[in-house]
Amino acid sequence: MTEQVDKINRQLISRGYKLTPQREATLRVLLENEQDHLTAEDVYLLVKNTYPNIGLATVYRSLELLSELHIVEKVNFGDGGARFDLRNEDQPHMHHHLICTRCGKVEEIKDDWLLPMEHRIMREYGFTVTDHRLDFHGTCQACAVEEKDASRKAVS
Amino acid sequence: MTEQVDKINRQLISRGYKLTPQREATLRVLLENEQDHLTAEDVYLLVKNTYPNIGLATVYRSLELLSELHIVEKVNFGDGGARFDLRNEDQPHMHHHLICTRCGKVEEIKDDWLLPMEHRIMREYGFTVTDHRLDFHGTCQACAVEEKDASRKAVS
DNA sequence: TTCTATGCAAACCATTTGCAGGTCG
DNA sequence: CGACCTGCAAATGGTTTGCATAGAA
Repeated sequence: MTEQVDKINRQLISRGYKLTPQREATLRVLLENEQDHLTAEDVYLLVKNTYPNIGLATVYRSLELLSELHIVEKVNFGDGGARFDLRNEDQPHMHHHLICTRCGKVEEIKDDWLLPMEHRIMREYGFTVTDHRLDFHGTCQACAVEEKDASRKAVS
Repeated sequence: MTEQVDKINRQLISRGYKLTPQREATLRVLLENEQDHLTAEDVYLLVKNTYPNIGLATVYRSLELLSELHIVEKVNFGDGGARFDLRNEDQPHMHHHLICTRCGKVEEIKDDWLLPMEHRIMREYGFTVTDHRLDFHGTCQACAVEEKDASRKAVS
């Protein structure tokens, strides 16, 4: 993980920014919670564990900086606050999400299924795609089971 | 267009709601601007032309009601305010968007290319998809031309 | 010193809510 | 009357900004 921090540090420097302790703490929280989709508030509370004096505004500023450098991706599931996903550099595009509308859990799909579609968009619309986002809404497996249980109970 | 209003009126009634003048005015604005992706504020200002006394809160409440009935779709492009798209009933799923990051224009794609993907998600993840959203970010044809012009000028 | 970054509090802005009146059946 | 609906104003909640200070080059 520290290699990743080093690497990002170099990215920051090459763009004229510094990896301050606050920025590093924020970054480490993101690295340690790569699977989750944290809100700014979540990140703030977690960073406070290792850096209690940090201000919420600084977390926002750090997250925005990391977004600019395409190190994290700011995503919006429509439920109030924005969330921040670490970007995986060996994946040129954002990963996709399965969002359960019942329990709110967000699962990730790592495959990138959309390249053929992007070529088609270029051909048919003359639109050069640089990025995309794809979210599916529905019911996750666990919730499907629970719903079946609930309806069975309702009948009996 | 009035047939559409009638139809939606019936949908409202069947769910126990009324098509009040305010709701109708809001709905008509959406029908008249089907191609645009209006924010709540946009809708508010347009409705005010035909119904000057309407309050912003009422517009929000009407839009929320229409969202619940799946007559309009609330979408969030990540630029501050939510936008509202009329849903096309012969399309079971949301249409897709091409969002130009240079001029901000939003184009629509009417095709639904994702059904095979949804079947695969069911098989591989046990996730029941009820809806999806797919947005592509990039440069539209017009902007691509302008950028080429700009770079040519820079060279000469 | 000079420029950047930080913490705090205040400001902002889209959206929601409380409430007192209004409408319709 | 009773249930729903509206307009207004106030509250809310996530995010941004102003500003004085602190730190690094």
